[in-house]
Amino acid sequence: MNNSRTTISRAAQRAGVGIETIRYYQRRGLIEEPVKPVEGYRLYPEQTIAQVRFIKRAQELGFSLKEVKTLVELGDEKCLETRDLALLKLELVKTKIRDLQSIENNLKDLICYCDNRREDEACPIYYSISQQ
Amino acid sequence: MNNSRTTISRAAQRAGVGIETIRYYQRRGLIEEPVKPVEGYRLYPEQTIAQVRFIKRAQELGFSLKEVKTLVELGDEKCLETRDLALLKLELVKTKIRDLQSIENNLKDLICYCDNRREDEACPIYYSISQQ
DNA sequence: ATATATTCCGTACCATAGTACGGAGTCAAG
DNA sequence: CTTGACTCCGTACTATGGTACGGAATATAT
Repeated sequence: MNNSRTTISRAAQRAGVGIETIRYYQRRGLIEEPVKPVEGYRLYPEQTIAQVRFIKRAQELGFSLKEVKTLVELGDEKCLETRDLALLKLELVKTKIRDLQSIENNLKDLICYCDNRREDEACPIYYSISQQ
Repeated sequence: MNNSRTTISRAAQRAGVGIETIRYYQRRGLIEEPVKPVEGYRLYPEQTIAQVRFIKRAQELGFSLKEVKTLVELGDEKCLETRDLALLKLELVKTKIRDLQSIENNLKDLICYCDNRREDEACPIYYSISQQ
């Protein structure tokens, strides 16, 4: 197959995702599906690759695909709304960090109890989770 | 209905979950389903309520239901294995915290760019996600 | 005895982010 | 002109942790 024609597999490859992921993004309305020639395969423009990469980077910032869609729709001109979305996400991320830190401390304590347990004692972790 | 007989709705209520959750845990093999009398409803022992609470507390520590099942199976005697599981979870939690902290910093930066943008500029967040 | 409430049970559905499958069409190379 | 690779398309399935539905069998209240 000709390397110059960007069919779905080449687009996926260049964007660093699977073919099915591209099709999935199309179904979710995140990227547009190129028109299918009456005979032949769909050809993907450079833009599609950029769009998929946009989605992946937004995901890395913690945005869900639904949120990414909003981000895409807001574009580069609705800056205040975009900022609001980022701020909301930041607050959620902060909350999640605090929750995880609390979990971290609890786990550390439990492990510590295990390390200090006497040979004949029952498991302090199991015991702790059982209580209250 | 008699308050002394612990049918599923009372068990759920006392454990602080929905009826369907109890049934779901039974299906997943996390708790046992009491025998059904030929005529009448199943009655739940005190143990069931304790077991459901155990599950909920383990979930709060970040364990999935699958892991909770292992935890239950290990019981209070396989302390080393239980400790290993907690340690593994601790490491995952730590990693997740670091990932989220990185996301937090990125979001903070992006929001900051927005705050310093000139009226006529395009949205720095959109721009940043588009790049690279 | 009848009306209302619960239970039982299997199955379907929710969100999330994909992944897999199978048959038909199409393309490129030998 | 056939073979193998790729695309197209709808649908089904994965994991996670539940939630909802509907009809039949009970139980309780009046």
